[in-house]
Amino acid sequence: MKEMPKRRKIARPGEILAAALAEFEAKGFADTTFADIAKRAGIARATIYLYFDSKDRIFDALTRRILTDPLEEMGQALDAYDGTSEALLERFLTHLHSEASEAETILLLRILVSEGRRFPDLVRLHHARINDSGLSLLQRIIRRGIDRGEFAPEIADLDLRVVIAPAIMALFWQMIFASIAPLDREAMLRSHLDLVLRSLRPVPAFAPSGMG
Amino acid sequence: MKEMPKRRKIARPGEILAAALAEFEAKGFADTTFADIAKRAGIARATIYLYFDSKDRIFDALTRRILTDPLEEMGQALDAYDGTSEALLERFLTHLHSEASEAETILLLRILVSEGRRFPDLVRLHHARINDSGLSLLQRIIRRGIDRGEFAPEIADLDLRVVIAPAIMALFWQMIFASIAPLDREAMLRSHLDLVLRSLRPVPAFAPSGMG
DNA sequence: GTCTTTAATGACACGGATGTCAGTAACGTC
DNA sequence: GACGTTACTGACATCCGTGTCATTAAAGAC
Repeated sequence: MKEMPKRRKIARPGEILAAALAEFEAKGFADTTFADIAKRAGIARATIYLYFDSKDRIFDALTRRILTDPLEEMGQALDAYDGTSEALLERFLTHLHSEASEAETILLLRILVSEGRRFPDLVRLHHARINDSGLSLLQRIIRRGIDRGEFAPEIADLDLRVVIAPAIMALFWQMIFASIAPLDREAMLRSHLDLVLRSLRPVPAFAPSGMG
Repeated sequence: MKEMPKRRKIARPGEILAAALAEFEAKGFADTTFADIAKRAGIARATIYLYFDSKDRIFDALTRRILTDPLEEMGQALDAYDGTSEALLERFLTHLHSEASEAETILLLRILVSEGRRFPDLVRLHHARINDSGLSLLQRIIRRGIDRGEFAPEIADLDLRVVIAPAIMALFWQMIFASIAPLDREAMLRSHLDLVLRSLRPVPAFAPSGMG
């Protein structure tokens, strides 16, 4: 009669999801059992079945919580923006890095990698998200820069995934090596901006019209 | 009495590993059982225990087969090389992309992501490999380029991981999205080289020594 | 306060993967 | 071709995670 963890709520599902998230982070998706989640949530294993049929369902519900789209506002602000395109791109990439370093993003991606074939719709969703929210916005920024003469026109047909690649790499680096060699986010962002901006800037032409 | 798959060999371990590799690729590491491997190898499940104590051991043995170091020869050839540093870097990155697109590399990385915490020594090994074979070689190439005036001196303190990032990104892209949106290796490599080489090239100075 | 509803639980049956072991069949040896 | 050795196997015992169900206890209705 020590503890009396019995209560009833509509908040139960949320508690279960929180516990599941913690367990997934601690032991990975595959190795987490209903018993683990129940224990962490302080409830009986059978209780989970009241709310979720399977681990997959739990994961589904979790992703819906994590997946928000913070890039949207940036897309809408873009038209009104009147600073340099470099500054704009810098904001974009900075945002990307900060999103990439969030624990939830990393967890989601980790499960996507290891369990991807079991969640084909989640894969599709992510793909669409990267293309629509991420790359198309970047495309607009690049085009704006070229139009305003701030970026070199030659880079117009670059595959833009290479531009965001360092942020993606940072994400996976953290995912794999965080325990033995965590990376310096700030330094990585600076190197990223350095590399990209140097590359995008137009090459200053020697006297635009001829040398005599 | 249809089939008589009984024979005895020293080649058995190899057959088991091949079957395991195939199964890991087909269903993932966590979802592959000894029964699956045995079935594919055409032997009894118990036979596997003659050679491997656990799935982890199988994976250990597998990684040892996969992990070779093809970059080494390049490192040794570097000193004798007398072409441009751009060409050298191009060779380096091309090699990286081709290695990154090999099925075994992808499989290994996938398991590293999903099961990484259970193979800490493998994580360490990989980290060392990336640093020693990969980044330090790249460092030498970059330094050579700077010394010879082919690369801009400003990029000396760049975190070189951003330089290889597009290849890493391509790897993970394939790992996750291969089924719905496989990427064009050639095009990706070209964009990668474009981005990086544009960035590394020194900005042409207006008349090195004065304009008067 | 009694009754009804429903959240929550412990216990049970089931299935599937693991690891072991005694038995069997192939191979080498003489 | 008989014998010993060794690779191999099917069967057994065990463990663990899953899903269900009857029972219990808390909350709401009146």
